Amino acid sequence: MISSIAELISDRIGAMPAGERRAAQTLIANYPLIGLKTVAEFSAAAGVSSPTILRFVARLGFQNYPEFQSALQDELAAQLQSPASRTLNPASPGGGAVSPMLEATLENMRETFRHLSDKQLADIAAKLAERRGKTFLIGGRFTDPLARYMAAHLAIVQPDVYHLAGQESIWRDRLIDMGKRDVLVIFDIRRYQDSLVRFAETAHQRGVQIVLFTDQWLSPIARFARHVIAGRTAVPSAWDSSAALFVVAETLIGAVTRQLEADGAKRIRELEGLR
Amino acid sequence: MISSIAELISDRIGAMPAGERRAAQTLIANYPLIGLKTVAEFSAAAGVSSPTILRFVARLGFQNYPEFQSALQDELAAQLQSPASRTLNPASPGGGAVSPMLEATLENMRETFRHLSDKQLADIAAKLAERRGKTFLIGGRFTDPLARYMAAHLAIVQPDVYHLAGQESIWRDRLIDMGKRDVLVIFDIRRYQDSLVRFAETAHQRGVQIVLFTDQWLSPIARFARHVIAGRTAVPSAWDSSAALFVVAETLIGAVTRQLEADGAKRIRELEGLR
DNA sequence: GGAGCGCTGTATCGTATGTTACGTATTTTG
DNA sequence: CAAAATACGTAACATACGATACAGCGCTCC
Repeated sequence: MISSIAELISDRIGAMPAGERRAAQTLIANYPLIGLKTVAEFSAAAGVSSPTILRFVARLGFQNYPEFQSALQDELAAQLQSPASRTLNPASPGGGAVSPMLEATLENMRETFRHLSDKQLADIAAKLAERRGKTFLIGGRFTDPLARYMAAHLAIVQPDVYHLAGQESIWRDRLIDMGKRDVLVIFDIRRYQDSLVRFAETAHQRGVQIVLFTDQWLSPIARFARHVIAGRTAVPSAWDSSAALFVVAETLIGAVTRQLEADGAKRIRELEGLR
Repeated sequence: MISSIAELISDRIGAMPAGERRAAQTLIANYPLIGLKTVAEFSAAAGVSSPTILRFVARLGFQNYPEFQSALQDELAAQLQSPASRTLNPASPGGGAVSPMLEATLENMRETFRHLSDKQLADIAAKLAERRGKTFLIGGRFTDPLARYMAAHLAIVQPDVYHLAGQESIWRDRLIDMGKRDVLVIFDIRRYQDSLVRFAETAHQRGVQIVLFTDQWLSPIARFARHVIAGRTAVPSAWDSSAALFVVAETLIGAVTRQLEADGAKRIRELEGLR
């Protein structure tokens, strides 16, 4: 049973030629408002010509464009009258594994932040924003991309940010550059990697301040860490989810950027100039 | 301060003549949809003539009817995109910047998945699980870590998964390995990178199927993409958020893994043995 | 009760919008 | 590799929509 136009589209999008598919995609991306505008505006937004839009609505089974718009309006009217039904997904019947996955992820995030006080985050942000020393980031097998993501942003708002990549021997050699004033951000979730634990221990002995992103069971690195962020990772999937940690990382990136705004703005302008 | 048109109306309805007041009342009663229809329909619903409707919108301060409709649409767009912000009280007062950030991120995810049908995800997962060709992944300046993250997982459950890294010239050379049966997963959000667009175009010409992760404004690559995932990226921060795309990526990873479970399980055991 | 003013609807006009026909480019098929 | 079929855009077309001029009606205030 197809109840909404959005469903209708995703049902038939596979059988559409390229141009009409672009129309479909832009409509889904800005659903449903772009469809209430004129054909010209719709076509411009999709980057195709007007006739393509008309062929697109014709393929959906509408006689003409106004009829298509009326259908969208009716749908909108139904939504607006029962706002509650809108937040929920129209119930995947055959048990698509999407909703449970999303729900679990959202719950993980709420739970993660519930155990994370504003003050903790502010402290960590302040530490990362400190310009006295260098910042190193490193991650495990699956979490290294998170370290990269954070490094890519932090490196823009402040100098001396380094992501440690490649073989273990390479980053172990970088230990020589690390000292008391430096910060090491480590991502490590199950199954915890011995190499990272050893690395953290040595860094700790050199007086490096460690910020650890881990799961709720805490990597052994927590033992050496100055700050520990414990994110929920359990989802109905074969894999653990790093999404909660990702959001914490983004939150910290935002907080650090705000703190460095004065200096950072100048720096960002300089970088823009360099491109 | 008057923010919505509904407020504007109730503010001035007292100073209106009878006919226009009827127009105002029917608009409020069927807000805002009747205002998106034609003047003729609006006038019929209100039981007045067309010019009365036009005088009504003129009195509200609009130059013409289309301008009035655009205002209604903008208002609707704002509502649809942040249903939470309207129902929730505007701000937690003592407000560390944490909770707005989290709220926005959660909302982004709900919104992203609302525009993403189970079928679409299933289609993409099926495509990624196909073993006929190779899978390549690449990302932009800030999104490349997402490509890495996805690649790290996919590479475990199936062979021939390659993350394209390093300099442009390097991955451009890899184009020679790509053909019709292959899939290219691209992450590209604002500001869209020319190098990626060029790369996508060439790959597309070679018949490679492109799966695009982008933001709601759609990277120009959408033009060449077989599948487009449009994630919401706006958060109260200096940076855009890739969290919603990250969650979609995790969902897909889970779905692909499930599909390959039979083969995949064996493969994973083999890999475990190799460590 | 009459004159003036304001509100409203009818009828007409210009235009922006949706529609269609046709030629070209691209893809698919034998 | 050729030929057919499909898809896409340009440009001309027709319609329906919003805008406007004008006349009729009711109301208010002298």
